[in-house]
Amino acid sequence: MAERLYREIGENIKQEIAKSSLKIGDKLPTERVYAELFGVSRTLVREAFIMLEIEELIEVKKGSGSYLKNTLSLKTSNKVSDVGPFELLQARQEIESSIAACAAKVITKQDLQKLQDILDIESAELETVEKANSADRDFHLSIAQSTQNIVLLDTATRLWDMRDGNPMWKKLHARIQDTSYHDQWLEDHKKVLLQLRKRNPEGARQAMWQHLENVKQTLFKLSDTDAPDFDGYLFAQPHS
Amino acid sequence: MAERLYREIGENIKQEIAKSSLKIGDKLPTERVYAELFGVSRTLVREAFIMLEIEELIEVKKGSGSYLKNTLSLKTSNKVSDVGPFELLQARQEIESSIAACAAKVITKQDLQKLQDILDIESAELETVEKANSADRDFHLSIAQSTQNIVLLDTATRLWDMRDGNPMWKKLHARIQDTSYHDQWLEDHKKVLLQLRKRNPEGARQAMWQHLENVKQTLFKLSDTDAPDFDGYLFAQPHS
DNA sequence: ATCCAAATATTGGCATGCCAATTTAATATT
DNA sequence: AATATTAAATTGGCATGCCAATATTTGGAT
Repeated sequence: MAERLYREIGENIKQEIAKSSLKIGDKLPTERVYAELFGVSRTLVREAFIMLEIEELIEVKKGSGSYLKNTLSLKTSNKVSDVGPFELLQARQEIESSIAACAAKVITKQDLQKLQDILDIESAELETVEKANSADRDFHLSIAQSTQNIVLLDTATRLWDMRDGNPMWKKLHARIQDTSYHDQWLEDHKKVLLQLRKRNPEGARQAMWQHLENVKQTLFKLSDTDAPDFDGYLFAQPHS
Repeated sequence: MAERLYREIGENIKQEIAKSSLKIGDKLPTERVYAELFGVSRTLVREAFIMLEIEELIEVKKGSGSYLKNTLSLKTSNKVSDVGPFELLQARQEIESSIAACAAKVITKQDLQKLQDILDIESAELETVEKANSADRDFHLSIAQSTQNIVLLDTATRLWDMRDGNPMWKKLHARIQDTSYHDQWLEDHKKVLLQLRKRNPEGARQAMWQHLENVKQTLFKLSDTDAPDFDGYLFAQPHS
Protein backbone atom coordinates (compact mmCIF):
# COMPACT_ATOMS: atom_id res chain seq x y z
CA MET A 1 0.00 0.00 0.00
CA ALA A 2 3.01 2.25 0.09
CA GLU A 3 1.58 4.28 2.90
CA ARG A 4 3.64 6.21 5.33
CA LEU A 5 4.15 4.23 8.48
CA TYR A 6 3.03 6.89 10.93
CA ARG A 7 -0.44 6.68 9.42
CA GLU A 8 -0.64 2.97 10.04
CA ILE A 9 0.58 3.46 13.59
CA GLY A 10 -1.98 6.23 14.03
CA GLU A 11 -4.81 4.04 12.81
CA ASN A 12 -3.67 1.25 15.10
CA ILE A 13 -3.65 3.62 18.04
CA LYS A 14 -7.16 4.73 17.11
CA GLN A 15 -8.29 1.14 17.22
CA GLU A 16 -6.58 0.60 20.56
CA ILE A 17 -8.38 3.65 21.91
CA ALA A 18 -11.67 2.42 20.51
CA LYS A 19 -11.19 -1.00 22.07
CA SER A 20 -10.25 0.39 25.45
CA SER A 21 -12.96 2.23 27.30
CA LEU A 22 -11.22 5.57 27.54
CA LYS A 23 -13.40 8.57 28.18
CA ILE A 24 -12.82 12.14 27.09
CA GLY A 25 -10.15 13.74 29.22
CA ASP A 26 -8.55 10.45 30.18
CA LYS A 27 -4.82 10.02 29.92
CA LEU A 28 -3.53 7.87 27.10
CA PRO A 29 -0.70 5.39 27.35
CA THR A 30 2.63 7.09 26.84
CA GLU A 31 4.45 7.25 23.57
CA ARG A 32 6.98 4.78 24.88
CA VAL A 33 4.28 2.26 25.69
CA TYR A 34 2.86 2.37 22.20
CA ALA A 35 6.37 2.26 20.77
CA GLU A 36 7.08 -1.00 22.54
CA LEU A 37 3.59 -2.32 21.81
CA PHE A 38 3.97 -1.85 18.09
CA GLY A 39 7.70 -2.55 18.05
CA VAL A 40 8.69 0.79 16.56
CA SER A 41 10.63 3.78 17.73
CA ARG A 42 9.07 6.49 19.83
CA THR A 43 9.63 8.96 17.02
CA LEU A 44 7.15 7.11 14.89
CA VAL A 45 4.60 7.03 17.67
CA ARG A 46 5.17 10.72 18.23
CA GLU A 47 4.41 11.35 14.57
CA ALA A 48 1.25 9.29 14.88
CA PHE A 49 0.33 11.36 17.93
CA ILE A 50 0.81 14.49 15.85
CA MET A 51 -1.58 13.04 13.30
CA LEU A 52 -4.16 12.40 16.00
CA GLU A 53 -3.54 15.86 17.42
CA ILE A 54 -4.16 17.49 14.05
CA GLU A 55 -7.35 15.46 13.79
CA GLU A 56 -8.26 16.92 17.17
CA LEU A 57 -8.57 13.50 18.68
CA ILE A 58 -6.00 13.98 21.40
CA GLU A 59 -4.13 16.72 23.18
CA VAL A 60 -0.42 16.41 23.94
CA LYS A 61 1.11 18.04 26.97
CA LYS A 62 4.85 18.12 27.45
CA GLY A 63 6.03 16.39 30.58
CA SER A 64 2.55 15.30 31.47
CA GLY A 65 1.12 13.04 28.84
CA SER A 66 -1.46 12.87 26.10
CA TYR A 67 -5.16 13.11 26.70
CA LEU A 68 -8.25 12.04 24.83
CA LYS A 69 -9.99 15.09 23.49
CA ASN A 70 -12.62 13.84 21.11
CA THR A 71 -14.05 10.49 20.22
CA LEU A 72 -15.55 11.50 16.91
CA SER A 73 -12.63 10.92 14.61
CA LEU A 74 -12.27 7.34 15.72
CA LYS A 75 -14.10 5.94 12.73
CA THR A 76 -11.29 5.23 10.34
CA SER A 77 -10.88 7.19 7.16
CA ASN A 78 -13.46 9.91 7.42
CA LYS A 79 -12.50 10.94 3.95
CA VAL A 80 -15.32 12.82 2.38
CA SER A 81 -13.70 12.63 -1.00
CA ASP A 82 -14.61 9.06 -1.73
CA VAL A 83 -18.13 9.05 -0.42
CA GLY A 84 -20.75 7.30 -2.51
CA PRO A 85 -23.34 9.11 -4.64
CA PHE A 86 -26.19 7.84 -2.50
CA GLU A 87 -24.73 9.00 0.76
CA LEU A 88 -24.06 12.36 -0.80
CA LEU A 89 -27.57 12.62 -2.18
CA GLN A 90 -28.96 11.66 1.18
CA ALA A 91 -27.10 14.55 2.77
CA ARG A 92 -28.18 16.92 0.05
CA GLN A 93 -31.78 15.86 0.52
CA GLU A 94 -31.66 16.76 4.20
CA ILE A 95 -29.80 20.01 3.78
CA GLU A 96 -31.19 21.37 0.55
CA SER A 97 -34.78 20.83 1.57
CA SER A 98 -34.07 22.91 4.65
CA ILE A 99 -32.42 25.52 2.51
CA ALA A 100 -35.48 25.63 0.30
CA ALA A 101 -37.70 26.13 3.33
CA CYS A 102 -35.42 28.86 4.55
CA ALA A 103 -35.38 30.53 1.15
CA ALA A 104 -39.16 30.55 0.97
CA LYS A 105 -39.23 32.90 3.92
CA VAL A 106 -37.00 35.59 2.51
CA ILE A 107 -36.82 35.14 -1.24
CA THR A 108 -37.10 38.32 -3.30
CA LYS A 109 -38.88 38.95 -6.54
CA GLN A 110 -35.55 39.25 -8.29
CA ASP A 111 -34.54 35.83 -7.03
CA LEU A 112 -37.83 34.35 -8.21
CA GLN A 113 -37.31 35.89 -11.62
CA LYS A 114 -33.82 34.49 -11.80
CA LEU A 115 -35.08 31.01 -10.98
CA GLN A 116 -37.75 31.39 -13.64
CA ASP A 117 -35.11 32.32 -16.17
CA ILE A 118 -33.13 29.23 -15.28
CA LEU A 119 -36.22 27.07 -15.69
CA ASP A 120 -36.80 28.59 -19.12
CA ILE A 121 -33.31 27.63 -20.09
CA GLU A 122 -33.79 24.13 -18.76
CA SER A 123 -37.02 23.80 -20.73
CA ALA A 124 -35.57 24.92 -24.02
CA GLU A 125 -31.92 24.27 -24.13
CA LEU A 126 -31.38 20.60 -23.64
CA GLU A 127 -28.72 20.47 -26.30
CA THR A 128 -25.68 19.38 -24.42
CA VAL A 129 -25.26 17.55 -21.15
CA GLU A 130 -22.96 20.24 -19.84
CA LYS A 131 -25.56 22.92 -20.42
CA ALA A 132 -28.24 20.93 -18.64
CA ASN A 133 -25.90 20.13 -15.80
CA SER A 134 -24.86 23.74 -15.46
CA ALA A 135 -28.47 24.90 -15.40
CA ASP A 136 -29.28 22.28 -12.81
CA ARG A 137 -26.47 23.53 -10.63
CA ASP A 138 -27.57 27.09 -11.15
CA PHE A 139 -31.06 26.27 -10.02
CA HIS A 140 -30.04 24.58 -6.80
CA LEU A 141 -27.38 27.08 -5.84
CA SER A 142 -29.52 30.07 -6.70
CA ILE A 143 -32.05 28.87 -4.18
CA ALA A 144 -29.29 28.68 -1.61
CA GLN A 145 -28.24 32.18 -2.55
CA SER A 146 -31.80 33.36 -2.05
CA THR A 147 -31.49 32.63 1.64
CA GLN A 148 -29.08 35.56 1.78
CA ASN A 149 -26.93 33.46 4.01
CA ILE A 150 -23.39 33.01 2.77
CA VAL A 151 -22.83 29.95 4.93
CA LEU A 152 -25.79 28.14 3.45
CA LEU A 153 -24.69 29.03 -0.06
CA ASP A 154 -21.18 27.86 0.72
CA THR A 155 -22.45 24.60 2.16
CA ALA A 156 -24.70 23.88 -0.82
CA THR A 157 -21.89 24.70 -3.21
CA ARG A 158 -19.55 22.41 -1.36
CA LEU A 159 -22.02 19.54 -1.45
CA TRP A 160 -22.71 19.98 -5.12
CA ASP A 161 -19.05 20.07 -6.05
CA MET A 162 -18.40 16.85 -4.16
CA ARG A 163 -19.89 15.01 -7.11
CA ASP A 164 -17.02 15.97 -9.36
CA GLY A 165 -14.45 14.38 -7.12
CA ASN A 166 -16.14 11.02 -7.31
CA PRO A 167 -15.59 8.72 -10.29
CA MET A 168 -18.78 6.78 -9.61
CA TRP A 169 -20.87 9.82 -10.28
CA LYS A 170 -19.53 10.22 -13.77
CA LYS A 171 -20.56 6.69 -14.62
CA LEU A 172 -24.04 7.30 -13.35
CA HIS A 173 -24.17 10.66 -15.02
CA ALA A 174 -23.19 9.17 -18.34
CA ARG A 175 -26.24 6.94 -18.15
CA ILE A 176 -28.55 9.74 -17.19
CA GLN A 177 -27.94 11.70 -20.34
CA ASP A 178 -29.14 8.79 -22.45
CA THR A 179 -32.56 8.68 -20.96
CA SER A 180 -34.71 11.70 -20.44
CA TYR A 181 -35.14 11.97 -16.76
CA HIS A 182 -34.58 15.63 -17.31
CA ASP A 183 -38.29 16.04 -17.96
CA GLN A 184 -39.10 14.53 -14.59
CA TRP A 185 -36.62 16.76 -12.87
CA LEU A 186 -37.81 19.82 -14.74
CA GLU A 187 -41.27 19.17 -13.38
CA ASP A 188 -39.77 18.81 -9.92
CA HIS A 189 -38.01 22.14 -10.29
CA LYS A 190 -41.24 23.79 -11.35
CA LYS A 191 -42.97 22.50 -8.25
CA VAL A 192 -40.21 23.83 -6.06
CA LEU A 193 -40.37 27.23 -7.68
CA LEU A 194 -44.14 27.26 -7.28
CA GLN A 195 -43.83 26.75 -3.53
CA LEU A 196 -41.15 29.42 -3.34
CA ARG A 197 -43.49 31.82 -5.15
CA LYS A 198 -46.18 31.08 -2.60
CA ARG A 199 -43.54 31.69 0.07
CA ASN A 200 -44.57 28.41 1.60
CA PRO A 201 -41.60 27.07 3.62
CA GLU A 202 -42.97 23.62 4.31
CA GLY A 203 -44.23 23.29 0.78
CA ALA A 204 -40.82 24.22 -0.58
CA ARG A 205 -39.13 21.81 1.79
CA GLN A 206 -41.44 19.02 0.69
CA ALA A 207 -41.02 19.81 -2.99
CA MET A 208 -37.25 19.84 -2.78
CA TRP A 209 -37.29 16.68 -0.70
CA GLN A 210 -39.40 14.93 -3.28
CA HIS A 211 -37.19 16.15 -6.09
CA LEU A 212 -34.06 14.70 -4.54
CA GLU A 213 -35.99 11.58 -3.63
CA ASN A 214 -36.77 11.16 -7.31
CA VAL A 215 -33.14 11.69 -8.20
CA LYS A 216 -32.10 9.07 -5.68
CA GLN A 217 -34.61 6.58 -7.00
CA THR A 218 -33.49 7.20 -10.55
CA LEU A 219 -29.85 6.70 -9.71
CA PHE A 220 -30.73 3.61 -7.77
CA LYS A 221 -32.46 2.07 -10.74
CA LEU A 222 -29.56 2.96 -12.98
CA SER A 223 -27.02 1.50 -10.61
CA ASP A 224 -29.17 -1.59 -10.37
CA THR A 225 -28.70 -2.32 -14.06
CA ASP A 226 -24.98 -1.85 -13.59
CA ALA A 227 -24.75 -3.56 -10.27
CA PRO A 228 -21.19 -4.91 -10.13
CA ASP A 229 -19.57 -1.53 -10.55
CA PHE A 230 -21.44 -0.05 -7.65
CA ASP A 231 -20.68 -2.57 -5.00
CA GLY A 232 -19.75 -0.83 -1.84
CA TYR A 233 -21.69 2.26 -2.63
CA LEU A 234 -25.06 0.82 -1.81
CA PHE A 235 -24.53 0.58 1.91
CA ALA A 236 -25.79 4.08 2.34
CA GLN A 237 -29.32 3.51 1.19
CA PRO A 238 -32.04 6.00 1.91
CA HIS A 239 -33.28 5.02 5.32
CA SER A 240 -36.82 6.22 5.15
CA MET B 1 1.55 30.68 23.71
CA ALA B 2 2.90 27.33 24.84
CA GLU B 3 2.17 25.84 21.46
CA ARG B 4 3.98 22.89 20.09
CA LEU B 5 6.81 23.99 17.84
CA TYR B 6 5.92 21.88 14.84
CA ARG B 7 2.71 23.86 14.49
CA GLU B 8 4.58 27.11 14.33
CA ILE B 9 6.97 25.68 11.76
CA GLY B 10 4.00 24.38 9.80
CA GLU B 11 2.33 27.76 9.75
CA ASN B 12 5.58 29.39 8.67
CA ILE B 13 5.92 26.91 5.84
CA LYS B 14 2.36 27.69 4.77
CA GLN B 15 3.24 31.35 4.59
CA GLU B 16 6.37 30.58 2.62
CA ILE B 17 4.31 28.57 0.15
CA ALA B 18 1.76 31.34 -0.08
CA LYS B 19 4.48 33.93 -0.77
CA SER B 20 6.17 31.83 -3.41
CA SER B 21 4.18 31.22 -6.55
CA LEU B 22 4.03 27.45 -6.36
CA LYS B 23 1.34 25.72 -8.35
CA ILE B 24 -0.43 22.49 -7.54
CA GLY B 25 1.84 19.55 -8.28
CA ASP B 26 5.00 21.58 -7.91
CA LYS B 27 7.83 20.27 -5.80
CA LEU B 28 8.41 21.92 -2.48
CA PRO B 29 11.78 22.78 -1.01
CA THR B 30 13.21 19.81 0.85
CA GLU B 31 12.90 19.25 4.56
CA ARG B 32 16.57 20.07 4.96
CA VAL B 33 16.11 23.42 3.26
CA TYR B 34 13.33 24.44 5.58
CA ALA B 35 15.29 23.10 8.53
CA GLU B 36 18.18 25.39 7.75
CA LEU B 37 15.86 28.26 6.86
CA PHE B 38 14.13 28.16 10.21
CA GLY B 39 17.19 27.05 12.14
CA VAL B 40 15.68 23.86 13.49
CA SER B 41 16.28 20.18 13.06
CA ARG B 42 14.89 18.27 10.13
CA THR B 43 12.79 16.19 12.52
CA LEU B 44 10.79 19.25 13.38
CA VAL B 45 10.26 20.14 9.75
CA ARG B 46 9.25 16.59 9.07
CA GLU B 47 6.62 16.86 11.78
CA ALA B 48 5.38 20.09 10.25
CA PHE B 49 5.19 18.30 6.90
CA ILE B 50 3.10 15.59 8.53
CA MET B 51 0.78 18.31 9.75
CA LEU B 52 0.46 19.73 6.24
CA GLU B 53 0.00 16.22 4.88
CA ILE B 54 -2.86 15.53 7.29
CA GLU B 55 -4.40 18.81 6.22
CA GLU B 56 -4.18 17.49 2.67
CA LEU B 57 -2.08 20.43 1.64
CA ILE B 58 0.93 18.47 0.47
CA GLU B 59 1.94 14.97 -0.49
CA VAL B 60 5.19 13.43 0.69
CA LYS B 61 7.05 10.88 -1.39
CA LYS B 62 10.03 9.03 -0.03
CA GLY B 63 13.21 9.55 -1.96
CA SER B 64 11.54 12.02 -4.26
CA GLY B 65 10.28 15.01 -2.37
CA SER B 66 7.13 16.73 -1.24
CA TYR B 67 4.56 18.15 -3.59
CA LEU B 68 1.86 20.77 -3.35
CA LYS B 69 -1.50 19.08 -3.43
CA ASN B 70 -4.04 21.71 -2.57
CA THR B 71 -3.92 25.48 -2.36
CA LEU B 72 -7.36 25.92 -0.85
CA SER B 73 -6.27 25.27 2.71
CA LEU B 74 -3.79 28.10 2.42
CA LYS B 75 -6.43 30.76 2.55
CA THR B 76 -6.58 31.54 6.21
CA SER B 77 -9.54 33.77 5.51
CA ASN B 78 -11.92 32.01 3.19
CA LYS B 79 -14.76 34.18 2.13
CA VAL B 80 -16.96 32.41 4.66
CA SER B 81 -14.50 32.55 7.51
CA ASP B 82 -15.27 36.10 8.48
CA VAL B 83 -19.00 35.67 8.50
CA GLY B 84 -20.87 36.96 11.51
CA PRO B 85 -21.89 34.75 14.42
CA PHE B 86 -25.57 35.31 13.73
CA GLU B 87 -25.41 34.34 10.11
CA LEU B 88 -23.47 31.26 11.07
CA LEU B 89 -25.92 30.34 13.79
CA GLN B 90 -28.78 30.86 11.38
CA ALA B 91 -27.22 28.36 9.02
CA ARG B 92 -26.54 25.91 11.82
CA GLN B 93 -30.14 26.21 12.96
CA GLU B 94 -31.40 25.18 9.55
CA ILE B 95 -28.92 22.41 8.98
CA GLU B 96 -28.47 20.93 12.43
CA SER B 97 -32.19 20.69 13.07
CA SER B 98 -32.46 18.66 9.90
CA ILE B 99 -29.54 16.54 11.00
CA ALA B 100 -31.25 15.92 14.32
CA ALA B 101 -34.39 14.82 12.53
CA CYS B 102 -32.35 12.54 10.31
CA ALA B 103 -30.50 11.11 13.29
CA ALA B 104 -33.74 10.32 15.09
CA LYS B 105 -34.60 7.86 12.35
CA VAL B 106 -31.46 5.77 12.56
CA ILE B 107 -29.78 6.44 15.88
CA THR B 108 -28.46 3.39 17.74
CA LYS B 109 -28.50 2.57 21.41
CA GLN B 110 -24.75 3.05 21.52
CA ASP B 111 -25.11 6.52 20.10
CA LEU B 112 -27.79 7.36 22.63
CA GLN B 113 -25.56 6.13 25.43
CA LYS B 114 -22.70 8.22 24.14
CA LEU B 115 -24.87 11.31 24.09
CA GLN B 116 -25.95 10.54 27.63
CA ASP B 117 -22.32 10.30 28.68
CA ILE B 118 -21.63 13.68 27.15
CA LEU B 119 -24.60 15.16 28.96
CA ASP B 120 -23.27 13.74 32.21
CA ILE B 121 -19.98 15.45 31.59
CA GLU B 122 -21.77 18.69 30.78
CA SER B 123 -23.78 18.43 33.96
CA ALA B 124 -20.85 17.84 36.25
CA GLU B 125 -17.73 19.17 34.74
CA LEU B 126 -18.19 22.88 34.24
CA GLU B 127 -14.71 23.64 35.51
CA THR B 128 -13.10 25.26 32.55
CA VAL B 129 -14.57 26.98 29.55
CA GLU B 130 -12.61 24.73 27.24
CA LYS B 131 -14.09 21.60 28.78
CA ALA B 132 -17.61 22.92 28.46
CA ASN B 133 -16.96 24.03 24.92
CA SER B 134 -15.46 20.70 23.98
CA ALA B 135 -18.41 18.82 25.44
CA ASP B 136 -20.81 21.11 23.61
CA ARG B 137 -19.05 20.39 20.36
CA ASP B 138 -19.06 16.69 21.10
CA PHE B 139 -22.78 16.71 21.67
CA HIS B 140 -23.66 18.43 18.43
CA LEU B 141 -21.21 16.51 16.29
CA SER B 142 -22.06 13.17 17.86
CA ILE B 143 -25.62 13.70 16.73
CA ALA B 144 -24.36 14.32 13.24
CA GLN B 145 -22.32 11.16 13.46
CA SER B 146 -25.40 9.24 14.51
CA THR B 147 -26.87 9.83 11.07
CA GLN B 148 -24.18 7.45 9.80
CA ASN B 149 -23.70 9.86 6.95
CA ILE B 150 -20.14 11.12 6.61
CA VAL B 151 -21.20 14.09 4.54
CA LEU B 152 -23.56 15.33 7.21
CA LEU B 153 -20.90 14.86 9.86
CA ASP B 154 -18.39 16.70 7.72
CA THR B 155 -20.80 19.54 7.11
CA ALA B 156 -21.68 19.91 10.78
CA THR B 157 -18.01 19.83 11.72
CA ARG B 158 -17.21 22.46 9.17
CA LEU B 159 -19.93 24.75 10.42
CA TRP B 160 -18.88 24.35 14.02
CA ASP B 161 -15.25 25.04 13.31
CA MET B 162 -16.12 28.24 11.48
CA ARG B 163 -16.56 29.82 14.88
CA ASP B 164 -12.92 29.52 15.74
CA GLY B 165 -11.81 31.55 12.76
CA ASN B 166 -13.93 34.47 13.80
CA PRO B 167 -12.66 36.96 16.38
CA MET B 168 -16.17 38.19 17.13
CA TRP B 169 -17.15 34.82 18.47
CA LYS B 170 -14.43 34.85 21.07
CA LYS B 171 -15.68 38.15 22.41
CA LEU B 172 -19.18 36.80 22.70
CA HIS B 173 -17.91 33.57 24.10
CA ALA B 174 -15.91 35.37 26.76
CA ARG B 175 -19.12 36.96 27.97
CA ILE B 176 -21.00 33.70 27.96
CA GLN B 177 -18.70 32.04 30.45
CA ASP B 178 -19.41 34.74 33.00
CA THR B 179 -23.10 34.12 33.06
CA SER B 180 -24.63 30.72 33.40
CA TYR B 181 -26.43 30.15 30.17
CA HIS B 182 -24.91 26.74 30.28
CA ASP B 183 -27.83 25.58 32.40
CA GLN B 184 -30.30 26.71 29.79
CA TRP B 185 -28.38 24.97 27.07
CA LEU B 186 -27.97 21.86 29.11
CA GLU B 187 -31.75 21.70 29.44
CA ASP B 188 -32.00 22.20 25.68
CA HIS B 189 -29.60 19.35 25.09
CA LYS B 190 -31.62 17.11 27.38
CA LYS B 191 -34.76 17.87 25.40
CA VAL B 192 -33.01 17.03 22.15
CA LEU B 193 -31.75 13.75 23.54
CA LEU B 194 -35.23 12.94 24.81
CA GLN B 195 -36.67 13.30 21.32
CA LEU B 196 -33.84 11.24 19.88
CA ARG B 197 -34.62 8.52 22.42
CA LYS B 198 -38.24 8.55 21.32
CA ARG B 199 -36.94 8.37 17.75
CA ASN B 200 -39.20 11.26 16.93
CA PRO B 201 -37.75 13.07 13.90
CA GLU B 202 -39.96 16.14 14.00
CA GLY B 203 -39.61 16.39 17.76
CA ALA B 204 -35.83 16.25 17.46
CA ARG B 205 -35.89 18.83 14.68
CA GLN B 206 -38.02 21.13 16.79
CA ALA B 207 -35.91 20.63 19.90
CA MET B 208 -32.66 21.37 18.08
CA TRP B 209 -34.26 24.35 16.37
CA GLN B 210 -35.37 25.74 19.68
CA HIS B 211 -31.97 25.16 21.22
CA LEU B 212 -30.19 27.13 18.54
CA GLU B 213 -32.92 29.74 18.70
CA ASN B 214 -32.13 30.16 22.37
CA VAL B 215 -28.44 30.43 21.62
CA LYS B 216 -29.16 33.08 19.01
CA GLN B 217 -31.31 35.06 21.40
CA THR B 218 -28.67 34.86 24.10
CA LEU B 219 -25.95 36.06 21.80
CA PHE B 220 -28.20 38.81 20.57
CA LYS B 221 -28.78 40.09 24.07
CA LEU B 222 -25.09 39.92 24.85
CA SER B 223 -24.14 41.77 21.71
CA ASP B 224 -26.78 44.33 22.54
CA THR B 225 -24.99 45.29 25.71
CA ASP B 226 -21.82 45.60 23.75
CA ALA B 227 -23.33 47.13 20.69
CA PRO B 228 -20.51 49.15 19.13
CA ASP B 229 -18.20 46.20 18.74
CA PHE B 230 -20.71 44.23 16.78
CA ASP B 231 -21.65 46.71 14.14
CA GLY B 232 -21.76 45.03 10.83
CA TYR B 233 -22.61 41.67 12.27
CA LEU B 234 -26.24 42.39 12.89
CA PHE B 235 -27.31 42.49 9.28
CA ALA B 236 -28.08 38.81 9.35
CA GLN B 237 -30.78 38.80 11.94
CA PRO B 238 -33.02 35.80 12.38
CA HIS B 239 -35.70 36.27 9.81
CA SER B 240 -38.52 34.43 11.42
C1' DA C 1 0.27 13.66 61.59
C1' DT C 2 0.69 17.64 58.24
C1' DC C 3 2.79 20.43 55.27
C1' DC C 4 6.32 22.04 52.43
C1' DA C 5 10.56 21.55 49.81
C1' DA C 6 13.92 19.05 47.50
C1' DA C 7 15.16 14.98 45.09
C1' DT C 8 13.73 11.58 41.79
C1' DA C 9 11.08 9.59 38.19
C1' DT C 10 8.17 10.14 34.29
C1' DT C 11 7.01 12.10 29.92
C1' DG C 12 7.15 14.67 25.85
C1' DG C 13 10.69 17.84 22.89
C1' DC C 14 14.10 17.77 19.85
C1' DA C 15 18.73 17.03 17.48
C1' DT C 16 21.90 13.83 15.34
C1' DG C 17 23.05 10.09 12.43
C1' DC C 18 22.50 6.34 9.55
C1' DC C 19 19.30 3.65 6.28
C1' DA C 20 16.33 3.05 2.07
C1' DA C 21 13.94 4.73 -1.97
C1' DT C 22 14.32 7.64 -5.73
C1' DT C 23 16.34 10.64 -8.85
C1' DT C 24 20.10 12.31 -11.42
C1' DA C 25 24.63 11.99 -13.45
C1' DA C 26 28.20 9.31 -15.38
C1' DT C 27 29.79 5.69 -18.18
C1' DA C 28 29.69 1.90 -21.00
C1' DT C 29 27.66 -0.41 -25.08
C1' DT C 30 25.75 -0.55 -29.50
C1' DA D 1 24.69 9.63 -31.41
C1' DA D 2 21.33 6.99 -28.85
C1' DT D 3 20.41 3.96 -25.30
C1' DA D 4 21.08 1.03 -21.59
C1' DT D 5 23.72 0.32 -17.24
C1' DT D 6 25.73 1.63 -13.31
C1' DA D 7 27.43 4.82 -9.88
C1' DA D 8 26.66 8.91 -7.19
C1' DA D 9 23.86 12.26 -5.14
C1' DT D 10 19.46 13.60 -3.31
C1' DT D 11 15.61 12.98 -0.32
C1' DG D 12 12.56 11.18 2.93
C1' DG D 13 12.28 7.15 6.81
C1' DC D 14 13.36 6.03 11.10
C1' DA D 15 16.03 4.85 15.49
C1' DT D 16 18.86 6.45 19.29
C1' DG D 17 20.02 9.55 22.86
C1' DC D 18 19.97 13.44 25.61
C1' DC D 19 17.25 17.73 27.19
C1' DA D 20 13.30 20.15 29.48
C1' DA D 21 8.82 20.30 31.54
C1' DT D 22 5.84 18.08 34.55
C1' DA D 23 4.48 14.81 37.96
C1' DT D 24 5.56 11.95 41.87
C1' DT D 25 7.97 10.56 45.79
C1' DT D 26 10.77 11.39 49.67
C1' DG D 27 12.28 13.43 53.87
C1' DG D 28 12.65 16.88 57.12
C1' DA D 29 10.53 20.74 59.83
C1' DT D 30 6.73 22.01 62.62
